[in-house]
Amino acid sequence: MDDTDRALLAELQADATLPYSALGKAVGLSAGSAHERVRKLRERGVIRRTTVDVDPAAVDRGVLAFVMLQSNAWMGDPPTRDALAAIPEIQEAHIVAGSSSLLVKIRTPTTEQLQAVLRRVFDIDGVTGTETIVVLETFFERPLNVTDDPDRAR
Amino acid sequence: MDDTDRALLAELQADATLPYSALGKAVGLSAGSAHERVRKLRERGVIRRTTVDVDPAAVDRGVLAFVMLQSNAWMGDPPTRDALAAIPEIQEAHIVAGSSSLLVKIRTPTTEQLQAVLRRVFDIDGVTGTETIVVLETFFERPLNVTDDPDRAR
DNA sequence: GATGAAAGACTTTCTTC
DNA sequence: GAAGAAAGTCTTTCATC
Repeated sequence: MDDTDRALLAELQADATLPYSALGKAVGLSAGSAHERVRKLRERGVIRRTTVDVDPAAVDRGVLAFVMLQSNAWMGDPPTRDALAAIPEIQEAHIVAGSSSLLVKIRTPTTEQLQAVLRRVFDIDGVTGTETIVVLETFFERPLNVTDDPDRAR
Repeated sequence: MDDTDRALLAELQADATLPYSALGKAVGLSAGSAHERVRKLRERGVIRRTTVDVDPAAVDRGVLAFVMLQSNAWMGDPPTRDALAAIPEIQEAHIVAGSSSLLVKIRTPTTEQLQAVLRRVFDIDGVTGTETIVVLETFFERPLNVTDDPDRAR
Protein backbone atom coordinates (compact mmCIF):
# COMPACT_ATOMS: atom_id res chain seq x y z
CA MET A 1 0.00 0.00 0.00
CA ASP A 2 2.18 2.81 -1.30
CA ASP A 3 1.37 6.21 -2.80
CA THR A 4 0.81 4.63 -6.21
CA ASP A 5 -1.82 2.30 -4.78
CA ARG A 6 -3.50 5.24 -3.09
CA ALA A 7 -3.46 7.20 -6.34
CA LEU A 8 -5.03 4.25 -8.13
CA LEU A 9 -7.74 4.02 -5.47
CA ALA A 10 -8.46 7.74 -5.79
CA GLU A 11 -8.80 7.45 -9.57
CA LEU A 12 -11.08 4.45 -9.28
CA GLN A 13 -13.22 6.14 -6.63
CA ALA A 14 -13.74 9.05 -9.02
CA ASP A 15 -14.40 6.85 -12.06
CA ALA A 16 -14.17 3.08 -11.98
CA THR A 17 -14.98 2.85 -15.70
CA LEU A 18 -11.54 4.16 -16.70
CA PRO A 19 -9.58 1.74 -18.87
CA TYR A 20 -6.33 0.48 -17.37
CA SER A 21 -4.39 2.41 -19.98
CA ALA A 22 -5.82 5.71 -18.67
CA LEU A 23 -5.47 4.54 -15.09
CA GLY A 24 -1.83 3.70 -15.69
CA LYS A 25 -1.17 7.04 -17.35
CA ALA A 26 -2.72 8.88 -14.37
CA VAL A 27 -0.31 7.27 -11.92
CA GLY A 28 2.74 6.80 -14.15
CA LEU A 29 2.48 3.08 -14.87
CA SER A 30 1.85 0.90 -17.89
CA ALA A 31 -1.63 -0.52 -18.38
CA GLY A 32 -0.40 -3.98 -17.44
CA SER A 33 1.17 -2.84 -14.17
CA ALA A 34 -1.87 -0.76 -13.23
CA HIS A 35 -4.02 -3.80 -13.85
CA GLU A 36 -1.81 -6.02 -11.70
CA ARG A 37 -1.90 -3.57 -8.79
CA VAL A 38 -5.67 -3.15 -8.97
CA ARG A 39 -6.08 -6.93 -9.10
CA LYS A 40 -4.08 -7.23 -5.88
CA LEU A 41 -6.03 -4.43 -4.20
CA ARG A 42 -9.21 -6.38 -4.90
CA GLU A 43 -7.66 -9.65 -3.79
CA ARG A 44 -6.51 -8.16 -0.48
CA GLY A 45 -9.95 -6.69 0.12
CA VAL A 46 -8.76 -3.09 0.03
CA ILE A 47 -11.26 -2.65 -2.80
CA ARG A 48 -14.37 -4.29 -1.38
CA ARG A 49 -16.50 -3.90 -4.50
CA THR A 50 -17.03 -1.95 -7.67
CA THR A 51 -20.43 -0.32 -7.51
CA VAL A 52 -22.62 2.47 -8.81
CA ASP A 53 -23.69 5.50 -6.82
CA VAL A 54 -27.45 5.93 -7.29
CA ASP A 55 -29.27 9.24 -6.76
CA PRO A 56 -31.70 8.50 -3.90
CA ALA A 57 -34.29 11.02 -5.10
CA ALA A 58 -34.36 9.42 -8.56
CA VAL A 59 -35.44 6.10 -7.08
CA ASP A 60 -37.93 7.62 -4.66
CA ARG A 61 -35.83 7.50 -1.52
CA GLY A 62 -35.83 11.23 -0.91
CA VAL A 63 -36.20 11.12 2.88
CA LEU A 64 -33.01 10.63 4.88
CA ALA A 65 -32.78 10.32 8.65
CA PHE A 66 -30.24 9.33 11.27
CA VAL A 67 -31.69 7.53 14.26
CA MET A 68 -29.99 6.96 17.59
CA LEU A 69 -31.20 3.92 19.50
CA GLN A 70 -31.22 3.52 23.26
CA SER A 71 -31.32 0.04 24.76
CA ASN A 72 -31.51 -1.80 28.07
CA ALA A 73 -28.92 -4.43 27.09
CA TRP A 74 -25.79 -4.86 25.02
CA MET A 75 -26.80 -4.59 21.38
CA GLY A 76 -23.50 -5.58 19.81
CA ASP A 77 -24.44 -9.16 19.01
CA PRO A 78 -25.48 -10.87 15.78
CA PRO A 79 -29.24 -11.07 16.56
CA THR A 80 -29.41 -7.28 16.75
CA ARG A 81 -27.33 -6.96 13.64
CA ASP A 82 -29.56 -9.35 11.74
CA ALA A 83 -32.74 -7.66 12.91
CA LEU A 84 -31.45 -4.34 11.60
CA ALA A 85 -30.13 -5.84 8.37
CA ALA A 86 -33.58 -7.31 7.72
CA ILE A 87 -34.99 -3.79 7.35
CA PRO A 88 -34.03 -2.74 3.81
CA GLU A 89 -34.52 0.96 4.47
CA ILE A 90 -31.57 0.88 6.91
CA GLN A 91 -28.48 1.72 4.90
CA GLU A 92 -25.96 1.80 7.75
CA ALA A 93 -25.89 0.56 11.34
CA HIS A 94 -23.13 1.31 13.83
CA ILE A 95 -22.45 0.52 17.48
CA VAL A 96 -21.49 3.79 19.13
CA ALA A 97 -20.06 5.14 22.35
CA GLY A 98 -22.12 7.65 24.29
CA SER A 99 -25.66 7.79 25.60
CA SER A 100 -27.04 5.89 22.62
CA SER A 101 -25.93 2.38 21.82
CA LEU A 102 -26.63 2.29 18.08
CA LEU A 103 -26.78 4.77 15.23
CA VAL A 104 -28.58 3.91 12.00
CA LYS A 105 -29.00 5.70 8.68
CA ILE A 106 -32.41 5.30 7.08
CA ARG A 107 -33.75 6.24 3.63
CA THR A 108 -37.45 6.14 2.75
CA PRO A 109 -39.76 7.65 0.13
CA THR A 110 -41.81 9.64 2.66
CA THR A 111 -41.80 10.64 6.32
CA GLU A 112 -44.80 8.37 6.74
CA GLN A 113 -42.69 5.41 5.73
CA LEU A 114 -39.90 6.63 7.98
CA GLN A 115 -42.42 6.32 10.78
CA ALA A 116 -43.20 2.75 9.72
CA VAL A 117 -39.50 1.88 9.85
CA LEU A 118 -39.16 3.43 13.31
CA ARG A 119 -42.00 1.24 14.49
CA ARG A 120 -40.17 -1.85 13.24
CA VAL A 121 -36.96 -0.69 14.91
CA PHE A 122 -38.79 -0.24 18.20
CA ASP A 123 -39.91 -3.86 18.00
CA ILE A 124 -36.32 -5.12 18.04
CA ASP A 125 -35.39 -6.84 21.34
CA GLY A 126 -33.68 -4.51 23.77
CA VAL A 127 -34.60 -1.23 22.12
CA THR A 128 -35.96 1.18 24.70
CA GLY A 129 -35.96 4.46 22.85
CA THR A 130 -35.13 6.31 19.64
CA GLU A 131 -34.07 9.79 18.75
CA THR A 132 -34.51 10.80 15.13
CA ILE A 133 -32.60 13.45 13.22
CA VAL A 134 -34.23 14.26 9.88
CA VAL A 135 -31.99 15.56 7.09
CA LEU A 136 -33.28 18.68 5.34
CA GLU A 137 -30.54 18.90 2.73
CA THR A 138 -27.38 16.98 1.97
CA PHE A 139 -24.39 19.22 1.33
CA PHE A 140 -22.29 16.35 0.04
CA GLU A 141 -21.59 12.63 0.31
CA ARG A 142 -18.27 11.60 -1.14
CA PRO A 143 -15.87 8.67 -1.20
CA LEU A 144 -13.51 8.18 1.69
CA ASN A 145 -10.41 10.32 1.29
CA VAL A 146 -7.45 8.00 0.67
CA THR A 147 -4.67 10.33 -0.40
CA ASP A 148 -4.33 13.33 1.89
CA ASP A 149 -1.75 13.21 4.61
CA PRO A 150 -3.74 13.35 7.82
CA ASP A 151 -0.86 15.02 9.64
CA ARG A 152 -1.36 18.09 7.52
CA ALA A 153 -4.04 19.43 9.83
CA ARG A 154 -2.01 19.58 12.99
CA MET B 1 -37.77 4.07 -14.31
CA ASP B 2 -39.53 0.71 -14.26
CA ASP B 3 -38.82 -2.54 -12.43
CA THR B 4 -36.25 -3.54 -15.06
CA ASP B 5 -34.30 -0.32 -14.46
CA ARG B 6 -34.40 -0.96 -10.71
CA ALA B 7 -33.21 -4.53 -11.24
CA LEU B 8 -30.33 -3.24 -13.36
CA LEU B 9 -29.41 -0.72 -10.66
CA ALA B 10 -29.46 -3.45 -8.01
CA GLU B 11 -27.18 -5.67 -10.09
CA LEU B 12 -24.77 -2.81 -10.74
CA GLN B 13 -24.74 -1.81 -7.08
CA ALA B 14 -23.73 -5.37 -6.21
CA ASP B 15 -21.13 -5.65 -8.97
CA ALA B 16 -20.52 -2.93 -11.53
CA THR B 17 -17.88 -5.02 -13.31
CA LEU B 18 -20.49 -7.40 -14.76
CA PRO B 19 -20.46 -7.53 -18.54
CA TYR B 20 -23.65 -6.33 -20.25
CA SER B 21 -24.34 -9.87 -21.40
CA ALA B 22 -24.56 -11.08 -17.77
CA LEU B 23 -26.45 -7.95 -16.75
CA GLY B 24 -28.98 -8.54 -19.50
CA LYS B 25 -29.40 -12.18 -18.55
CA ALA B 26 -30.04 -11.20 -14.92
CA VAL B 27 -32.96 -8.96 -15.86
CA GLY B 28 -34.23 -10.75 -18.97
CA LEU B 29 -32.82 -8.48 -21.68
CA SER B 30 -30.29 -8.77 -24.46
CA ALA B 31 -26.83 -7.31 -23.88
CA GLY B 32 -27.61 -4.45 -26.26
CA SER B 33 -30.83 -3.48 -24.49
CA ALA B 34 -29.21 -3.68 -21.07
CA HIS B 35 -26.45 -1.43 -22.34
CA GLU B 36 -28.90 1.09 -23.74
CA ARG B 37 -30.86 1.27 -20.47
CA VAL B 38 -27.73 1.69 -18.37
CA ARG B 39 -26.51 4.40 -20.73
CA LYS B 40 -29.76 6.32 -20.19
CA LEU B 41 -29.63 5.82 -16.42
CA ARG B 42 -26.20 7.46 -16.45
CA GLU B 43 -27.34 10.22 -18.80
CA ARG B 44 -30.35 11.06 -16.60
CA GLY B 45 -28.12 11.17 -13.52
CA VAL B 46 -29.83 8.24 -11.81
CA ILE B 47 -26.40 6.62 -11.79
CA ARG B 48 -24.17 9.40 -10.49
CA ARG B 49 -20.92 7.54 -10.82
CA THR B 50 -19.27 4.16 -11.01
CA THR B 51 -16.89 3.85 -8.11
CA VAL B 52 -15.02 1.47 -5.83
CA ASP B 53 -15.82 0.84 -2.21
CA VAL B 54 -12.57 1.03 -0.24
CA ASP B 55 -12.08 -0.60 3.16
CA PRO B 56 -11.37 2.35 5.50
CA ALA B 57 -9.16 0.30 7.83
CA ALA B 58 -6.96 -0.81 4.92
CA VAL B 59 -6.10 2.80 4.10
CA ASP B 60 -5.62 3.83 7.72
CA ARG B 61 -8.95 5.54 8.29
CA GLY B 62 -10.11 3.27 11.04
CA VAL B 63 -11.71 5.92 13.24
CA LEU B 64 -15.28 6.90 12.37
CA ALA B 65 -17.35 9.55 14.12
CA PHE B 66 -20.58 11.43 13.59
CA VAL B 67 -20.52 15.02 14.77
CA MET B 68 -23.52 17.24 15.36
CA LEU B 69 -22.82 20.95 15.02
CA GLN B 70 -24.65 23.73 16.81
CA SER B 71 -24.60 27.23 15.38
CA ASN B 72 -25.74 30.77 16.09
CA ALA B 73 -26.80 31.46 12.50
CA TRP B 74 -28.24 29.73 9.46
CA MET B 75 -25.59 27.34 8.16
CA GLY B 76 -27.29 26.29 4.95
CA ASP B 77 -25.30 28.55 2.63
CA PRO B 78 -22.40 27.89 0.27
CA PRO B 79 -19.66 29.36 2.50
CA THR B 80 -20.44 26.81 5.20
CA ARG B 81 -20.64 24.07 2.63
CA ASP B 82 -17.28 25.02 1.17
CA ALA B 83 -15.63 25.29 4.56
CA LEU B 84 -16.75 21.74 5.38
CA ALA B 85 -15.84 20.40 1.94
CA ALA B 86 -12.32 21.78 2.40
CA ILE B 87 -11.74 19.32 5.23
CA PRO B 88 -10.93 16.03 3.51
CA GLU B 89 -11.67 13.91 6.56
CA ILE B 90 -15.35 14.92 6.32
CA GLN B 91 -17.07 12.32 4.18
CA GLU B 92 -20.65 13.58 4.49
CA ALA B 93 -22.29 16.82 5.59
CA HIS B 94 -26.03 17.32 6.03
CA ILE B 95 -28.29 20.15 7.16
CA VAL B 96 -30.66 18.67 9.72
CA ALA B 97 -33.81 19.50 11.64
CA GLY B 98 -33.66 19.42 15.42
CA SER B 99 -31.43 20.94 18.04
CA SER B 100 -28.33 20.67 15.87
CA SER B 101 -28.07 22.42 12.56
CA LEU B 102 -25.53 20.19 10.81
CA LEU B 103 -24.48 16.56 10.97
CA VAL B 104 -21.13 15.45 9.56
CA LYS B 105 -19.47 12.06 9.15
CA ILE B 106 -15.72 12.04 9.76
CA ARG B 107 -13.05 9.39 9.18
CA THR B 108 -9.52 9.68 10.54
CA PRO B 109 -6.58 7.39 11.31
CA THR B 110 -6.64 8.08 15.04
CA THR B 111 -8.75 9.78 17.68
CA GLU B 112 -5.97 12.32 17.98
CA GLN B 113 -6.56 13.33 14.38
CA LEU B 114 -10.30 13.32 14.96
CA GLN B 115 -9.59 15.93 17.58
CA ALA B 116 -7.59 17.98 15.06
CA VAL B 117 -10.54 17.88 12.66
CA LEU B 118 -12.95 18.97 15.39
CA ARG B 119 -10.71 21.94 16.05
CA ARG B 120 -10.92 22.95 12.39
CA VAL B 121 -14.69 22.50 12.42
CA PHE B 122 -14.96 24.75 15.46
CA ASP B 123 -13.15 27.46 13.54
CA ILE B 124 -15.87 27.63 10.88
CA ASP B 125 -17.95 30.82 11.07
CA GLY B 126 -21.13 30.39 13.06
CA VAL B 127 -20.24 27.12 14.80
CA THR B 128 -20.97 27.40 18.52
CA GLY B 129 -20.74 23.81 19.66
CA THR B 130 -20.18 20.19 18.69
CA GLU B 131 -21.38 16.86 19.97
CA THR B 132 -19.37 13.85 18.87
CA ILE B 133 -20.54 10.26 18.60
CA VAL B 134 -17.64 7.84 18.15
CA VAL B 135 -18.34 4.57 16.33
CA LEU B 136 -17.07 1.46 18.09
CA GLU B 137 -18.03 -1.03 15.38
CA THR B 138 -19.83 -0.83 12.08
CA PHE B 139 -22.47 -3.54 11.67
CA PHE B 140 -22.90 -2.77 7.98
CA GLU B 141 -22.81 -0.07 5.31
CA ARG B 142 -24.58 -1.04 2.13
CA PRO B 143 -25.90 0.52 -1.06
CA LEU B 144 -29.24 2.27 -1.03
CA ASN B 145 -32.08 -0.21 -1.44
CA VAL B 146 -33.69 0.40 -4.82
CA THR B 147 -35.95 -2.58 -5.32
CA ASP B 148 -38.09 -3.31 -2.28
CA ASP B 149 -41.62 -2.02 -2.20
CA PRO B 150 -41.62 0.44 0.70
CA ASP B 151 -45.32 -0.18 1.31
CA ARG B 152 -44.48 -3.69 2.45
CA ALA B 153 -43.65 -2.50 5.94
CA ARG B 154 -46.99 -0.94 6.76
C1' DG C 1 -37.60 0.18 -27.07
C1' DA C 2 -35.48 -4.48 -28.23
C1' DT C 3 -32.47 -7.58 -30.99
C1' DG C 4 -28.34 -9.59 -33.18
C1' DA C 5 -24.16 -8.87 -35.40
C1' DA C 6 -19.94 -6.27 -36.79
C1' DA C 7 -16.07 -3.26 -35.66
C1' DG C 8 -13.24 -1.40 -32.44
C1' DA C 9 -11.54 -1.06 -27.72
C1' DC C 10 -10.38 -3.16 -23.56
C1' DT C 11 -9.02 -6.91 -20.36
C1' DT C 12 -6.25 -10.59 -19.28
C1' DT C 13 -2.41 -13.47 -19.75
C1' DC C 14 2.22 -14.40 -20.80
C1' DT C 15 7.07 -13.63 -21.74
C1' DT C 16 10.81 -10.86 -20.78
C1' DC C 17 13.44 -7.84 -18.08
C1' DG D 1 7.31 -5.57 -9.61
C1' DA D 2 7.12 -3.41 -14.39
C1' DA D 3 6.76 -3.50 -19.44
C1' DG D 4 5.06 -4.87 -23.99
C1' DA D 5 2.52 -7.82 -26.95
C1' DA D 6 -0.87 -11.50 -28.17
C1' DA D 7 -5.32 -13.66 -27.57
C1' DG D 8 -9.74 -13.47 -26.03
C1' DT D 9 -13.61 -10.85 -24.32
C1' DC D 10 -16.36 -6.95 -23.90
C1' DT D 11 -18.25 -2.41 -25.36
C1' DT D 12 -20.31 0.28 -28.66
C1' DT D 13 -22.59 1.16 -32.80
C1' DC D 14 -25.80 0.13 -36.31
C1' DA D 15 -29.33 -1.95 -39.23
C1' DT D 16 -33.60 -4.12 -38.47
C1' DC D 17 -37.84 -5.15 -36.35
